Amino acid sequence: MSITIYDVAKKAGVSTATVSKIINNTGSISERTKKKVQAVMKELQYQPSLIATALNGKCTYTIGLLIPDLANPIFAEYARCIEDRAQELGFNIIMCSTDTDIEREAKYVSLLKQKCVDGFIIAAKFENVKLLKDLIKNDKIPVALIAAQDVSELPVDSVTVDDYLGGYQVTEYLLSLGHKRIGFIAEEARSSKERIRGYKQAIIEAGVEYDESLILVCKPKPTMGYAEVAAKKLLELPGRPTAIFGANDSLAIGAIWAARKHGLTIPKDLSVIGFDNTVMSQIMEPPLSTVQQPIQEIGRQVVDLLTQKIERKRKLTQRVVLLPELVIRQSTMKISK
Amino acid sequence: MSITIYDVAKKAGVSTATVSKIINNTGSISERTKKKVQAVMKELQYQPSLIATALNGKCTYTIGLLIPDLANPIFAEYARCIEDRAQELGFNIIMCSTDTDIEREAKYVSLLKQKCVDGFIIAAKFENVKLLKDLIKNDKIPVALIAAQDVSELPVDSVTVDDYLGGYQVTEYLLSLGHKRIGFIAEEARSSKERIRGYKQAIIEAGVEYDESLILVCKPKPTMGYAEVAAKKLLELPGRPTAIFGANDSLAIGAIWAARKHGLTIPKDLSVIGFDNTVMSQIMEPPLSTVQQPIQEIGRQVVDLLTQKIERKRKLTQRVVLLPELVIRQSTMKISK
DNA sequence: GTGAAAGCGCTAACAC
DNA sequence: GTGTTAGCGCTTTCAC
Repeated sequence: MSITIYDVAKKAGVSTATVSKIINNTGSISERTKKKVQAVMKELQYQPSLIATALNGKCTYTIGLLIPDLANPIFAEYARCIEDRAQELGFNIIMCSTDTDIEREAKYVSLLKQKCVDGFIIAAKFENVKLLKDLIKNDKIPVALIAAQDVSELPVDSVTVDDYLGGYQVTEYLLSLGHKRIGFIAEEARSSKERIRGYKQAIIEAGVEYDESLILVCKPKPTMGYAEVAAKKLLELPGRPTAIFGANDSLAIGAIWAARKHGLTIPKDLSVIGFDNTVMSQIMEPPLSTVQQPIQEIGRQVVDLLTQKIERKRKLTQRVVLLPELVIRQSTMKISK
Repeated sequence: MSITIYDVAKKAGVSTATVSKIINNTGSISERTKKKVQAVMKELQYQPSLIATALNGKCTYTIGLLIPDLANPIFAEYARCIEDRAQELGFNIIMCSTDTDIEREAKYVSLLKQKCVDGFIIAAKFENVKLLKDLIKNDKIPVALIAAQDVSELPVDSVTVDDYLGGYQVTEYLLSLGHKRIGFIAEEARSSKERIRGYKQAIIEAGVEYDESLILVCKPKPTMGYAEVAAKKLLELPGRPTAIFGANDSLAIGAIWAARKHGLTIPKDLSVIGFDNTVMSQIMEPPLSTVQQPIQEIGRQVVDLLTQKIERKRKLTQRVVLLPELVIRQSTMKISK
């Protein structure tokens, strides 16, 4: 990368200004010199330094992607879809797994600001709300959120799935199978809260008794482990649930483990349904009913929102809400009694 | 990010050179001015622009990570471990999923070179061998490989797992369970070839007949699908195998599907073992025996190798080989006949 | 239509 | 110990 605009200019017998104009297609240049310079660029295999360009106040064509944990397959999928769209538009993604740790978040944000990334995409939970608000309100750098926590008071672009609807659909479906006592295993997240809202609404609409003791919230760390414990509790309840709704696939899988240890057969003795439609749900035995999020569409839209802001093609802030879709497999069935 | 070294210099009543020296801890500066300038930096919340620094020929503290597909959980895990170590050392990772597509590879490499990344980490398969060789030999930019295809003729740092040993261990284990006809479902990759070598060696050492028709190689795309087809073929063989070794977990899962459709129970009628110890292997029913790679250690070492080259702390090229470890679960058992 | 020159924010000789 | 100055590779007025 040692050949510069000067080399091109010299070899072509023009000034660097001319070369620059040709590269950026600005100003007016005669066809003749244009052709000549382009030939030289080709010959020298000249590639402009984006560092130097950036120093002139241009875009760096780099986006920071902050997610809780890249090793979590669902986030990896998000990241992949985001990367794809970014690549199409000529942007690169710097990956940042925050572990929802305040310090890691702060370090990453600070470093990426120093590197002058053009914008941030923040997925799911961002622990340091103050930092997030600062980023959105004070720093002038564009931000877009996906599957985000509640920042309804902030003017920020976002793409989310309608979790309320997802929760509603699942519950409605389970009710239609005849289940009346439906356990809910949640995690501490906005999405879970919304799904619970949907669950509750469906229950009430159906005229079924709404019992709060059927809703358990898990700690994040060993997801399946916590879910297993929670499910055990549910299964030991006096009127044990005939169905369990896991706020994500891992939680549902934990529930299945607990059920097995309890001597229950899925779905005969207990219906279980998850959320996210991860690979895991497909390879489970029996295959797990779940809810599919339009991940590809989410990735695409969030990148589009962000890059539009970066390139000043849009002033207004936008919130996009996409709809989830029920995926029925073999872990759920009509209540048998 | 609009406050510059000039602002600091002015406010502190010194020259930018002095500020620069303080930032980089070079030259000699009196304690007094040092303190004063640092106070000003703090007050102004000054963060040096890494773009400007980079333009002076410094590191960009950015590494390009090229992997086939981030959405594949095993690569996502790699990426996460690499990201972690990089972050510890102050480097960021630009994620590039190549889909082992020549054009995508070329685009990414070209763009990252323009951005002056300090080095590349390339995982698994890189389709465009010419480009790879060029990168290593002609461009002066450091490269390190993990789980890579064979480039034994090139002087490049690499970290790999001893796939030969992995294949050997698995086969030895299956043989110890009394299996004599062991099917092998592979993919088109160096790692698979090595694992097959280990498999063959163990078979021969044990004095068991080596039958090439038991080895099938799958196309990559719908991994499990192909594996299922391959396994079906194996199970329809005259002397059908009593065990199947999948070169990765997905292939093993495909084999299990085929076995089920064939009316076989795992592991009673057929032992199945995978490779990689992905999440999937843990949630399968029955839990899948497999081979664990020391992913974290691989990530750590490859980043260390690369950054040492970047910071010129090491001249010599190094190849690190780590050892895999057998993980025995419930998908394998003593042959029952 | 083209080029001279200043400047983006920082570093590194080299003076003083 | 500290400051002056000339770049790093590119863009962008503003003359010509």
